[in-house]
Amino acid sequence: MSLYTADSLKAELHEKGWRLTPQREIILDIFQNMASGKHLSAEDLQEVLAGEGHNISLSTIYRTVKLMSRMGILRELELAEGHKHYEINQPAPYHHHHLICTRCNQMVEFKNDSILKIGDKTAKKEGYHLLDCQMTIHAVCPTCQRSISPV
Amino acid sequence: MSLYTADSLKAELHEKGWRLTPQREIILDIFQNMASGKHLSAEDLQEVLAGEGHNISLSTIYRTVKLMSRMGILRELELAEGHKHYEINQPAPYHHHHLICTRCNQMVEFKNDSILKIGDKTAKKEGYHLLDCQMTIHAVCPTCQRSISPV
DNA sequence: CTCTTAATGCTGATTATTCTCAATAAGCTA
DNA sequence: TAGCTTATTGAGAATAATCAGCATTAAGAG
Repeated sequence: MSLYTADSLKAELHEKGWRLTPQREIILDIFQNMASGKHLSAEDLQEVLAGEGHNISLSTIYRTVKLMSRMGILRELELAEGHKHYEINQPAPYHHHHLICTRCNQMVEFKNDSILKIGDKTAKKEGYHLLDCQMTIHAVCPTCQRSISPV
Repeated sequence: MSLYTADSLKAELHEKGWRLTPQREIILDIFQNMASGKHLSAEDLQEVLAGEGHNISLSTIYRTVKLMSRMGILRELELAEGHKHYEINQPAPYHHHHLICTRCNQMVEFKNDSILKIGDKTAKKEGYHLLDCQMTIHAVCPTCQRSISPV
């Protein structure tokens, strides 16, 4: 869980015999320059890329985003129904979590220092190499509590 | 996040004009009598049901499991790739979380009292009605760390 | 017992994600 | 710098989980 540059990404890829491609570099760049609190689905990402003049295939996007999640560079979020969202995985002072309304999918970010500590401690205790830890709260937002809810 | 009986489920359903069906009661029963640490996908659940002589359609299973998650009775887990798993949502002393290997999907359960407290506090602060809170740690297990990993 | 309407169970969509494979291009080596 | 190996890309087809539509059934209120 550290900040990546094209160079450190390259180094880590090369360690395993993989390559740094323009596509990977561009995608990393998008996530690094994205406002905190934003997160993109694969399709969102393709649109953003297109908007900056980069046409990268959906296949490559899915592959890259998965690769980077498994490297600990990105976080894979299960916010709304049906598809995953991705955001950069930032260390301590920026590290945050999500409170989500199960009815309208409205989302609130929150921070709590002890969560990352618990994650570190638990992973270490079991001998796991930590990539990311997420606390997700499922709840009903004030607005939806008031509505005559279809659950 | 409390323990449900057929009666309390019935009461809560009736509150909203819904019904307690045999299917719903049977499914609740399965989850309540399942060993801690187990969790089922929709298809797993159908198999278990079939094994006990109950033929419930996949449609109903998907609908029920979603309904109960939104009521806070079940927890929807994103453990392995591709499909969701469900388990009963238990209160404090049984409430637990998951540490998952992103390579082999091996999973370790862990408990930590402060997590539920953080969840309660955060939800309350934002005026949300808490249904469930999950901490999920993504990491690489000792075995996979040793293997010549394809990520 | 009757009546209203929520719930079930089929079957047929959807839709996110993965797979296949030929073409391309990183980056090592000489 | 050119050549070579093989990881990566892109396009489209394939897969699989989940959902939607609809006729049928059956909760539960009166």
